[in-house]
Amino acid sequence: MALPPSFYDREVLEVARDLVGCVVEHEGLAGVIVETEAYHQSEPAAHSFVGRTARTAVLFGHPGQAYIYRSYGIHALLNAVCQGPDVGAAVLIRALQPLEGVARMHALRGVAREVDLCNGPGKLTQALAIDLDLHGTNLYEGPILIHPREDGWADPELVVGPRVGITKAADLPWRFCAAGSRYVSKPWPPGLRATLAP
DNA sequence: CATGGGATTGACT
DNA sequence: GTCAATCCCATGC
Repeated sequence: MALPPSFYDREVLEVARDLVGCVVEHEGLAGVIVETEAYHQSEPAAHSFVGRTARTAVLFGHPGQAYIYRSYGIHALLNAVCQGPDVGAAVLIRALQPLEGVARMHALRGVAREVDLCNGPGKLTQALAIDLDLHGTNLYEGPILIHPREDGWADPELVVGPRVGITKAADLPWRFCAAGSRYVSKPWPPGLRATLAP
């Protein structure tokens, strides 16, 4: 069973933490979430900061919907809408550990190494064949589904840090990674990473 | 209606 | 480390 809408109807930082270890699935392609970032209308890095517009309407919509947008004109990025309706908050899925359909992910991505399949927000959407036409669909009825944590991910150790690739509110520690995972999009500094490796 | 910037990636130096 | 590619849409004239 997929996570219910109530899972997403909570404070966005909680949802971002709790999504690490959960499983994203689309068309038989699946991976374990190892990295997330939280976004909220109260801070300028969030798309919802500008308020409700045609572009951001989904962010202010029902919790558990997929907010998918194109970044730099090229990449599709997948977010899970939280807290609402009427609160513009979402969790960006930034990296997955490939789980099912790995051979097809390689075909979709065209890269050799397994760690390169889903270690970035634009990469994982390509690996799972997620495109903009799924914007506004929900994550509990599909086509994209997010499942609860499975065995081995019951209570993952998390590393918290600043978000990646943004210019505004770059200091907020709203990025959550599975400690020691080789599948995160950007490694932590060597010293810190060493203390957190499994 | 024209313009500019962005939550990125991959190729190249 | 640097840089271009390329689309959506908010903003401003």
